[in-house]
Amino acid sequence: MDRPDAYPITYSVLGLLAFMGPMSGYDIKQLFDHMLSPMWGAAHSQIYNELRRMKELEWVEMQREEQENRPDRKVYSITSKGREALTVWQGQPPSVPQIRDELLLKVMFGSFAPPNALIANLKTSILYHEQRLAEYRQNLQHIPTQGASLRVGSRPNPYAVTDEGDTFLTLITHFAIDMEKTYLRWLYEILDVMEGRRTEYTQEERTTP
Amino acid sequence: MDRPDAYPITYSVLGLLAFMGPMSGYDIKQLFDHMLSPMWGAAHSQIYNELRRMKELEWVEMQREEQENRPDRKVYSITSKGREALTVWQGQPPSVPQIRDELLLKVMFGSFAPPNALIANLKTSILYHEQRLAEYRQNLQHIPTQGASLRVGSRPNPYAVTDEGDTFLTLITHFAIDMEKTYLRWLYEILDVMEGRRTEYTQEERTTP
DNA sequence: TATATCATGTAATCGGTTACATGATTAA
DNA sequence: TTAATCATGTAACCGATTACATGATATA
Repeated sequence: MDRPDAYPITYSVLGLLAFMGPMSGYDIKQLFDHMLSPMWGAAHSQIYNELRRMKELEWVEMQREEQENRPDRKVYSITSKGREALTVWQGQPPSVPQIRDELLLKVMFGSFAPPNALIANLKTSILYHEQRLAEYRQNLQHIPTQGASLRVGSRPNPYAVTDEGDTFLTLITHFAIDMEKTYLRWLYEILDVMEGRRTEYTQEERTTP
Repeated sequence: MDRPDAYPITYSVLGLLAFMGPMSGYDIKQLFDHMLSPMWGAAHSQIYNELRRMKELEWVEMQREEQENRPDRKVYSITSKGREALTVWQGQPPSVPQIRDELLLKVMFGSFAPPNALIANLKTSILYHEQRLAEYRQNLQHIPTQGASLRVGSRPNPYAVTDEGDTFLTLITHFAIDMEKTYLRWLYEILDVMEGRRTEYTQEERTTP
């Protein structure tokens, strides 16, 4: 079997170029950290790799912007070939989602932890997820409100319509917020249990989901 | 900076050996797929790698069980050095959790999808997560009910106590169930939106989390 | 008859992370 | 004065996936 020449990370970068317009690798990295963090992560080195890969595939083209006192900006934009590739990708079934969460492993094997280690790790994790939640809530405020209505379904052409894109961004942000809330609720409950205050999560599934 | 000689995947395998007792690589793979799937995934080839790595570190030892007509079982068990490593690991802060979910990317860039592609992908995803949810609910039934009480906090020794381990397993399983429920609720809502029935997720955050 | 289970491993490849490298500007 | 921001890239390494390899037994 031949290996594909593009992967989810490739389409992430391509999608951002289609969604937000021409950008430099540096700009893409910023967007990754702020917009795509609930979906996919990437180091800047990998983003530059994907840009090179896609340039060879002619999915993107590059314009050099000269600057003084710092490296030239290389501004990438999506080509028609690139848009085609995005559409083809959308027609393929999604791969199985990956979870790699070390905190969960540490809870799972919590019976091998020194007395206060687990509590400390839970607190670290709570801080992290509270920050995430706050960021996502802030992001919600910064999404343009183009009428705020949902007009999907009868679409004249398959390419980006601005307010439609914003709808999807809003949906994703709500997803991220919902997941962080659920995660945090669970973290606080364990912390309570570990600190010996309450007894929650008995054998039956709880009634309040 | 020196690289560590163990990673979360290493401790996953080590933790399973501590938690469940001596096992073969094959057994470990089964447990990975059924117990650890909400936390970390691994191919069987990687598990065999980690076992070799840990044998060199003397964190595990191996007993060969001869069999007829099929390869010998190699049964691994954790050593005291291994238990020490587990405890040290528990004292270190957890790494940042990774999310790699292609479905979310496809929703994010949904404005570049052919008319029915996104709906098809949402349905695929719903099937997948419904299966997961069903499995996790079944898992809950199979966790022993050693008194079903939570006795954490005043622990006489830092090593595994059976019913305590079961408590952590129950906690993790509840986590997985809660997350799948939240995920599914969101998937069904988007599907509704995409099929043009309802209008949900407006600019304000919903009151029902 | 064909697939699934049991049982182990190697080889190849690539995705992804970390570290190295440079250097000016601006804000705390 | 220290750190952050802007801006790009390379090098090394390893975690993780996929494919290759073998072969008996039991079940649909």
